[in-house]
Amino acid sequence: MNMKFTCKDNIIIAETSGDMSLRDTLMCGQSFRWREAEDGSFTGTAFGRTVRVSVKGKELIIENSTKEDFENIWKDYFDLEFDYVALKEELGQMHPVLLEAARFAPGIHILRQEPFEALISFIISQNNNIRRIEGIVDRLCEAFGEKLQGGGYSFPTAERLASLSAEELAPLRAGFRNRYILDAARKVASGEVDLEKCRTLPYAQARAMLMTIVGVGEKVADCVLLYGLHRTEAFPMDVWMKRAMSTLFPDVKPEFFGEYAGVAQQYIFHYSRMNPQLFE
DNA sequence: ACCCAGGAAATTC
DNA sequence: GAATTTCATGGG
Repeated sequence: MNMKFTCKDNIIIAETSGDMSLRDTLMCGQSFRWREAEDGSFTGTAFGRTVRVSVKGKELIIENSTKEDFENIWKDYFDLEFDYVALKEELGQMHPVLLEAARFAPGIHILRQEPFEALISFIISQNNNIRRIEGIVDRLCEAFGEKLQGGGYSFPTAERLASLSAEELAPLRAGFRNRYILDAARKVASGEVDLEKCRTLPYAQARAMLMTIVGVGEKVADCVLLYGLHRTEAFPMDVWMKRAMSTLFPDVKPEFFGEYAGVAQQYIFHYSRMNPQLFE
């Protein structure tokens, strides 16, 4: 499949299927690095590039991107080539509540984030709230990432973080997670944990490798697999998902949703979090 | 003061 | 092994 797009003055205009929503995709708890402006555009950083993105009709507009960056980074990052319309049709037929959840935020795409960023971000996410996670990730990038053209900061490398001490992480105010961040950075930097290998390893083995990191349990490992390595069979089970599964999907197991269970998870997670009255 | 937040480790039974 | 407690920090 070949995406149609134009590039002029470092502004990309890409033709989408028309179902994608940046708000659904960027504000549904996958990434902690995007901020919405008054005009509905989003500014954020990934793979060492800061861009502003917006949607107008069927057009996705990316400012501050070259043609090469679009082809090498953003087309994949936003998962623009996957047929979500067909998948929603398929998932919707599996369960009426899943149909409801997918219709609530039909514009969700699963981002293909930097694996190391997903690892550190979701380590930080444990027993934490989204507002504070965003603050900690911001401070992490400002302190240890590189300042980029466009105003943002890159996500720090594993090597950079591996060189730090717990005291040097104190200003992040990540609390007990500091030593988890360091253990993750050191194991990735040394190659003891090979994130790229987790892309192709059997799911159970990839998950087990991630869980050798102190501070990475089943849920965080599944988030890294889904959001960082696009392993769509992963089905992160946080408190919201446990509530949702027991009350909205009694007797349904994640495997029931199949190869794209992770996408179903994202519809259900967002739907649940935006409709807490379902669980009163 | 108390409770909770996209959990996981440490401890206890 | 399964259940409970603890772990920093910030906001309601």
